[in-house]
Amino acid sequence: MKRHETNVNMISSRDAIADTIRKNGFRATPQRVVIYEALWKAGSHPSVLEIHEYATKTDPSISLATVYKTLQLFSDIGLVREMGLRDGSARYDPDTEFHINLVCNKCGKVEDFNSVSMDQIVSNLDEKSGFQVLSYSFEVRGLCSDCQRRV
Amino acid sequence: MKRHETNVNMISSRDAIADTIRKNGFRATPQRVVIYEALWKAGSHPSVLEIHEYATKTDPSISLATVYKTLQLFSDIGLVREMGLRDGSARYDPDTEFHINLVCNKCGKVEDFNSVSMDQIVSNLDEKSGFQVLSYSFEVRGLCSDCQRRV
DNA sequence: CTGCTTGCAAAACTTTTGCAGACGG
DNA sequence: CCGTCTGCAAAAGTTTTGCAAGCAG
Repeated sequence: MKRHETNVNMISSRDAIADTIRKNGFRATPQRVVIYEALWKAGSHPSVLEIHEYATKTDPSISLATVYKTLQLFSDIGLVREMGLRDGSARYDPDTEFHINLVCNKCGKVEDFNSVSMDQIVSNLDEKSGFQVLSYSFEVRGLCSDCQRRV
Repeated sequence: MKRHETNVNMISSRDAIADTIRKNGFRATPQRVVIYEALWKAGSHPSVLEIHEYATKTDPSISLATVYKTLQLFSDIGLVREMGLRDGSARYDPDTEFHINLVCNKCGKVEDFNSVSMDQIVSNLDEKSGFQVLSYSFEVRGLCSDCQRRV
């Protein structure tokens, strides 16, 4: 799947990325722009280390701590989705459009599965994806009512 | 919500828990039974430490390593759902029935939200839960086709 | 200029592992 | 009894933090 080239959710110009960050009330530093780009380049559902690896290809001086801080910021403003894990480390999905993640309990691999209607999804998931379903849930990220008040 | 008393998915007798573990080809040790019970007692979406804390109330000698190993096993056989995180540690949901987790990006709190129809869910989530949605996805756990073959 | 951000290095956590002994089936 | 499972302690990772210097607005 060529997510990197076709995804409507991806912000492609550096200016647009900078604008989005500023629009949320934060400074648009070159590091943040580079890390956003690295998110898409680092393959699907990359780990922090993988994102850092790609970010340093553009700017070798970017530190791992900055990547951590930036991903937290991006997650807070909904620019990226922090995902469940299997291997003790967080994974990030820059695709915040609705889609289904198929997470393998054994190897931790995450596959994307897209389908048009909700009915298709719920009924015959197994047959369509070749994935043996053990459990599933619909995860919604955002701000709980308490935290909305505390802003 | 009284999940602990009413959930249809909960295995309540010690024998039934032991049977389920054996049915999956593993040994039903007292530690495993205690850890399963602790999962439900430790509040909603407990962390490993919280589960360990409750497990040791029944058997003080249970080690943290055993809790880690057992949760991994339970997750492999679909007895529990390993969840995304916010604070650098995994959380576990023993409720494997379909339900929606509302995860707050700021405080990490996880709320359960139950609704009858899929349509209700997708359309007006915000109004019904008071939760400000930033992103969402439907996560399915299980075994990918590669890992099914490797068994 | 001001104070948000960065890089560095250390600290704090979380999770995994190796191994000898225990015990479930 | 055999081989899985446990507890312990150490090792390996991952994430967070404090601080001085840098730079966005």
